[in-house]
Amino acid sequence: MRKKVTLKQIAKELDVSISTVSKSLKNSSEISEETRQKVQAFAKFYNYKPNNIALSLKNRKTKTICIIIPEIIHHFFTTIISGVEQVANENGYNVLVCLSDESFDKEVLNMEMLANGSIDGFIISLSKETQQKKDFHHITEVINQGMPVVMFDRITNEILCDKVIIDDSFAAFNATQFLIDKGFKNIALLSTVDYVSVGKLRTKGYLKALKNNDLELNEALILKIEDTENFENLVEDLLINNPVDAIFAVNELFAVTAIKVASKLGKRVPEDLSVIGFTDGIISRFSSPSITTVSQNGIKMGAKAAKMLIDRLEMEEIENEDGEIEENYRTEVIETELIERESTKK
Amino acid sequence: MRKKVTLKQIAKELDVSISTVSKSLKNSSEISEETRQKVQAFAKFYNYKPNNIALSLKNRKTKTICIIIPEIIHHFFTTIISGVEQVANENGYNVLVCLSDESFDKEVLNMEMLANGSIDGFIISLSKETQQKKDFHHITEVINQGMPVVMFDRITNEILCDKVIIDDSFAAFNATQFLIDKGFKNIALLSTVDYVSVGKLRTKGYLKALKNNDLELNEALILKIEDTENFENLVEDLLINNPVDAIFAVNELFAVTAIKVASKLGKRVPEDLSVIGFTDGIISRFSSPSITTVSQNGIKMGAKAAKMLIDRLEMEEIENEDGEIEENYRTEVIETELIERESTKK
DNA sequence: TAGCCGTACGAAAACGTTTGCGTGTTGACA
DNA sequence: TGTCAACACGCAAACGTTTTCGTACGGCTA
Repeated sequence: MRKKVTLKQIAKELDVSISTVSKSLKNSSEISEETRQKVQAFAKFYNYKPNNIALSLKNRKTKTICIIIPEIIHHFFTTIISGVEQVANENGYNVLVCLSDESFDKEVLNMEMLANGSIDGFIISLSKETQQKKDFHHITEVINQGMPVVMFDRITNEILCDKVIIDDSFAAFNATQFLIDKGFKNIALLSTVDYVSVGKLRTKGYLKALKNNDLELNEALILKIEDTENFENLVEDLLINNPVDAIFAVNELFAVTAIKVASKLGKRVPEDLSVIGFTDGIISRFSSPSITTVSQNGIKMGAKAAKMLIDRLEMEEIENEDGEIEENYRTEVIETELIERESTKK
Repeated sequence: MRKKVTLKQIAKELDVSISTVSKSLKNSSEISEETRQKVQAFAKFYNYKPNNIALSLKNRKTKTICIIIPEIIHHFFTTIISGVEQVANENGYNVLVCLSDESFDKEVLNMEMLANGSIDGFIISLSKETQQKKDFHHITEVINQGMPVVMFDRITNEILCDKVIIDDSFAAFNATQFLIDKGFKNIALLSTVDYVSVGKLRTKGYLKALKNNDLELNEALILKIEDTENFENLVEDLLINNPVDAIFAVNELFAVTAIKVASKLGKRVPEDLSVIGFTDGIISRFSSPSITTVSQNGIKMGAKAAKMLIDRLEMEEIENEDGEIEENYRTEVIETELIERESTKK
């Protein structure tokens, strides 16, 4: 087992100074051709690689960014990670993935742990609990320390920073309009509780579409699901007690569950009931019938978020030189797309 | 924007030495009660947090482990991450997630980037390309440098290190036996090409079950799928040209595709065809019919891998003291479970 | 008053780099 | 032979900690 070799060891071995070794490896013209050759050969032989931690300490940047997501089991978030990873790697950054498990405390803990120099910046989608509490002090604190933060998907307007979102409301509007155009009148909505920002926005889009088309709003057709454990019964009641002919669900799980419940009740999809979901994930693609859905393009979203963060990181270096720090935060909107599949009638 | 405060700044501000500040914050009895109070109050006010990078450099450990997986979109791998994260966090470690994208080069790159002090250890599942090439020099190199590595799922026996696997062969044997017990005679196998270790092992289990039951091996019923893009046609041909009454697929995707193809051909599952998959993921749970499958329990697997890695990391500290390094590598086998759902006849 | 001890603190090294600047040697030139 | 530039290299500081080893000072005793 040969341990990592350091500049100091090389210097000692070759009987030169540490700086000579360092400069040689950087091909500095300060060092004679001969010495350079010697040092480089030696370094190569012992497979010298500069210690990243030491570099991080010296440069006061780690070339690592952290993404905090509420859950990793959600397909949408894995595509986000995928996008982030790609852009990060292209730019020489590593990605630290943290899970908040939808818990406020864990989110805070994660940020506090890492804000001490371990990473250069954050990409974050808020946990449910954080959105509910509306307590964002951990984020403002990090931002105040000068560490850039990019929020995506589940964001809050109470914080000034770069953001990447989709136009949830508009996408929901389109999906609902799509159903209305097919001639459906009794369109149910399966949404989340309102404190989840995206749920609220999608609900808004749904309502707007109804209004725009002079359809009467029937509160009985709207389900705001809090607990994802046992909501099948709620859906079942909804379908039994109302003449629902179409459903707009704000996520995949709700959509596939609706289909399951419908089939249990003897309703066929799409013949008796059309269903549109949200997020183009595994479930939508592989359930049968496959599910018509609003595609969010998580990869693009993740890539954009990473790009914004890295841009800001590299910009800072320049800005710091003339001391002029201008905070022109941007909010990027990723376009969505309705993917038509089997769960909606032609 | 107030930047992070350091010991030095506190020291200067309070007109004491850096060491006094450090000791005060650690409640050292060397320092007078009065000074301690003063320093601690000041530190608290300015929200002092020790710089992790500096600590990492000093302690020569980063409290960060890296997990390298071939793909993150696979549900199985996300459950692995989930398990790793949990155990890591409990023990005060961060998790760096790297994706190899099934590419040998990217796997090597990732390891080389991080083996320079950035992390304390690796958890890795080999990329397809690596398994095909049988080139493991990057891993042995890291191990030789004294950095612990734990391999899981897609492993190789050519490397000595801790490993976490399931008994793929045995699980496949059981699944096949399950089908045989139901009375099926023409059981097709949808597997991967042989260089993917788990595919090979699962094939082995399938073959053994046939043999054990004196069933004739029909090569035409075995499909070894290389390219996951367009294999539907292959499956279709298989089902058309052979009197298949059951299918054992080595992953979810193959299983759900088989069901899709069957339904396209007018065969009903499970009435006309029973299907067993591998991995209890989203697809198996939400496809209709839901899929009988071999559950791997990725969470447990990830947790185990993390535990083994961290154990070794903390053990090293003790061992290094008496200089006695004993390499008692273990291979843990996580038990699997057959989850019976709708895709197999009762 | 010399010697000693305990208290309370500071100096400095170490982790592994990078880099600005200082310096010794050499050769050329006047 | 004296001066100076160019070359090749080393010193030391800096990044932010922790920790070991001094040491100044005051008070006590003999």
